[in-house]
Amino acid sequence: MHIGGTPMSRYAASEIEPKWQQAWEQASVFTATRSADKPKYYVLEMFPYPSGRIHIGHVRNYTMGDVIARYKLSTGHNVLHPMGFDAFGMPAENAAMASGGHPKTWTYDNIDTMVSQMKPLGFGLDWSRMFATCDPEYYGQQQALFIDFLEKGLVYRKNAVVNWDPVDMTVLANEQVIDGKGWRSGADVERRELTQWFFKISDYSDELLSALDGLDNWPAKVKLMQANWIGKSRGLQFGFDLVNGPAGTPQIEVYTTRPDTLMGASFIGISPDHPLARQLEADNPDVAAFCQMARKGGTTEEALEKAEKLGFDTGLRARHPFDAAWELPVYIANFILMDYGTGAIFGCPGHDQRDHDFARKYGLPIVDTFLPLEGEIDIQAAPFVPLKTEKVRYTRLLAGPEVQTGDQAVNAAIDHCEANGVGHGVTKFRLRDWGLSRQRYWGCPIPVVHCDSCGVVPEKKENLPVTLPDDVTFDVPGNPLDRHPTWRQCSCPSCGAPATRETDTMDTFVDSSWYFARFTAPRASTPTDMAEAEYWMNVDQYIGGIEHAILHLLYSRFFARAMQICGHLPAKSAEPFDALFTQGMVTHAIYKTTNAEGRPVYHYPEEVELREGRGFLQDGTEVDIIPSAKMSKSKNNVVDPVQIIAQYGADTARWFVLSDSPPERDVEWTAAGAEATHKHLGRVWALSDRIAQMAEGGEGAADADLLRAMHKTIQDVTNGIEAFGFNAAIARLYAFTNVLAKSKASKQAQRQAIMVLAQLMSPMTPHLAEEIWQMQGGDGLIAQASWPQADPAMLVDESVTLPIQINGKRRGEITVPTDMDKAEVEKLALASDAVQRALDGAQPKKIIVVPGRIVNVVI
RNA sequence: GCCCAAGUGGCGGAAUGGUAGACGCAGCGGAUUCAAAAUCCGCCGGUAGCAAUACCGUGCGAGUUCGAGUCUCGCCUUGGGCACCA
Repeated sequence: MHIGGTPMSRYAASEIEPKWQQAWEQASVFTATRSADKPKYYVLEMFPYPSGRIHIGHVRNYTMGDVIARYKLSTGHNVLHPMGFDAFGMPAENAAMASGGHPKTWTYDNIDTMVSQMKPLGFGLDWSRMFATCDPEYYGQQQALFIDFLEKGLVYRKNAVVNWDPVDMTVLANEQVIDGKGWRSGADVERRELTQWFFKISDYSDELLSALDGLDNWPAKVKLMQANWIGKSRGLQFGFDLVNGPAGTPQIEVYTTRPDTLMGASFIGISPDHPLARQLEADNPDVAAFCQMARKGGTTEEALEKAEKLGFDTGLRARHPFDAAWELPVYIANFILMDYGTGAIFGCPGHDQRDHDFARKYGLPIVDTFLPLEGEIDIQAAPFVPLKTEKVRYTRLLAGPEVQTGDQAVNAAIDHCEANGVGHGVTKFRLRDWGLSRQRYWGCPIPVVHCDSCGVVPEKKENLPVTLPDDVTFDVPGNPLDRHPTWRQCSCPSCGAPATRETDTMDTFVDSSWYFARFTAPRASTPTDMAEAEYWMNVDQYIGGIEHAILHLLYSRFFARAMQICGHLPAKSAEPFDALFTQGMVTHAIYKTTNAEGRPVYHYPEEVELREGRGFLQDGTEVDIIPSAKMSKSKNNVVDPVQIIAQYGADTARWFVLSDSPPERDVEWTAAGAEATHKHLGRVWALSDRIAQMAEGGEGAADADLLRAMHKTIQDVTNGIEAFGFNAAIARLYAFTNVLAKSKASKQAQRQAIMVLAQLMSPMTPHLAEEIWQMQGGDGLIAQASWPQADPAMLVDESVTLPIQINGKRRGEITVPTDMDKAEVEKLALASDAVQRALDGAQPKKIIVVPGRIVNVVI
């Protein structure tokens, strides 16, 4: 092999890698083609946000997908493995605010950079299908989808709360609210209502829940998280009559999942946004003051749950439905959200921690409705909250037997209440409709027009895309679309009169809820092309972070259903992802010192010298090492793959990110690990070089051993890849490399072994694999060669070594023929030294023989 | 606060309920070398012991089992998510 006239005598990744990348491109190896002669396989990694530089976590994510893509290609599939960018979102606007650029320029520059960083990694991607969600060609089709959804009744408007910064006069994202204050202004954030657009995902609550059962190749934890998120519950909805309610409000409607605790009720709580609270607020300044205070803080469930529980006694009293003489106080409480249930609850302090805290704070009675079957408890000190499946003894029984489980009691209570005309049993879901309105510039414009005479009218499809104006500035807070001099002005699509455009843009989750479908026909003039979608859908293997377990995946499942109803996806794609794999993060130690003011200072890995587990700066200062932290720009612990590739090559980076940790777990990037990987790849190269120069020789006795090891390796590595056990597969490749390096087999056998090794390595280290293939005179490209098959006959061992346990502890071993029957094994085991010594003449109580695994003698 | 995970040598980790620590890193010893780098060979959980071996050991505490890293229950710690970060 000669490159540039210099004979190559060592592993030179920088020379090998561009060469093979070019060869793959020339042969269009990874261009996805539709054809009837082969089965298709669609592998997709969650597309990246164009933050500016790729990150070692991206390398890991895309390498996993690439392993699958290359493996499936070699097993005879038409593979679709596309890449794109999730390109709308806040960071682009933040960058524009910080440095005065334009979100569009920033985003497209970042995309260019990231593509140029990804290409040298040699991913088998079909780059011809690339798009960014901020391309008007993409978001225009998204607008068409929105209009279709609107026609099908899947989109509507209603009021919803947002984080409002009263100083900057702008809506804040949850991450822009820090400890209840605006991130820039520092002002106390308020919850304020705005009219916003919603997708009716709640129409699909039951279906999105029940269809989880069919997702056999999804992680159980993801399905469980989604099921809990959807949160189907059965409960009782009923009204408390108000004793002294204001005009027009005779009742408060509440929803409870624990109607069996109704006899332990001690107060009624309503949300500060409840119509009754609003009514009282209008003419009582004290109520108004409380409500205003209660609306402070962010909108997240976490903020609400962690906030101090506060209540305001309205002075209103409600009558208990089963005891006309029993009156309960009505409180406005800051922890009750208008979005959940009816925005009103009854509190039962005996059996709920939050209600207990509230009752103690406001001196409300705490009574039990049930007690444990055994033991004493002090209900005043702590609430009694057993699992609903546990049997308890009811002390204030509403319905059913005295001793029953919570679940039984709830059902009995619902039946009893219905029979007595107190409300009715209802099934509710925790899942709320998906608010998609964002009061921001860098997103997909919502394609509707507000007309004085026609109301809210969808834009005509022939006028799509409704594009974002380029002439905007970010020097003042708020939505630039709102203050743009002309952009809003348009004519009504219905009557032609002057009208104004909607200035809300879409949540970026909308962009990522259908990109997988768009990849099947990225240039189509409709959202999808049904022939292409029919062929390529569904995604056979989807790979991404566990952080997307709920929102992105749930929204995509909803979108697939909605698109199907509108004729943009085939019926089989209601569940678009056949298999899901959630990978872990790449972490890296943080090196920290403290400056004179006591502030932490973070140091880049290249500034730190490691000696015996301690780290030092060049001037000798010791640094604190915080191990395994999520990579974060602000902590200076981000490892740049570009540097790694420059130093060691793409194959080293690819192999290392897969080898060191199970894919679902976080991996710690270490410089030493990368160095070791590079050495190993060099050894494999040298091994191939040595074999190529070996003299031809006759078949030796060592050939059979080598080939037996080879077939076992084929089996283990194939299984490893199929099961996402990349680290275990790589461990087998290390082991086989060691066997081959020490083998005394003939050249013929060694050549066969190194070529199979190259094939097995090719999904992980495709460039090195091609190089070895070529050195050994393989036909064509290894990327297009068929995956090796393990010969079952070569996988069977003649004998097996069984450990012998005595009372569960290993005390010896015997080697027996693999097919020896249980009785024989038992006899041999009993005769063994270890057992004889332990028995000392006595009889064993029991002998367990697990064929091929173990013998346990119980004495 | 609620939901979901994870925790195994100095480090990353392996292990269909069946020999805990495969494989790799670091370390130690040796070969090679004038020397080093590179490479190769060997050792490598803890305690005791010359050794054979024994005891202990998979975050903590219980339990199920002939047998538990693996299953059950209760904790602790760390991570992910909590609907406007993506």
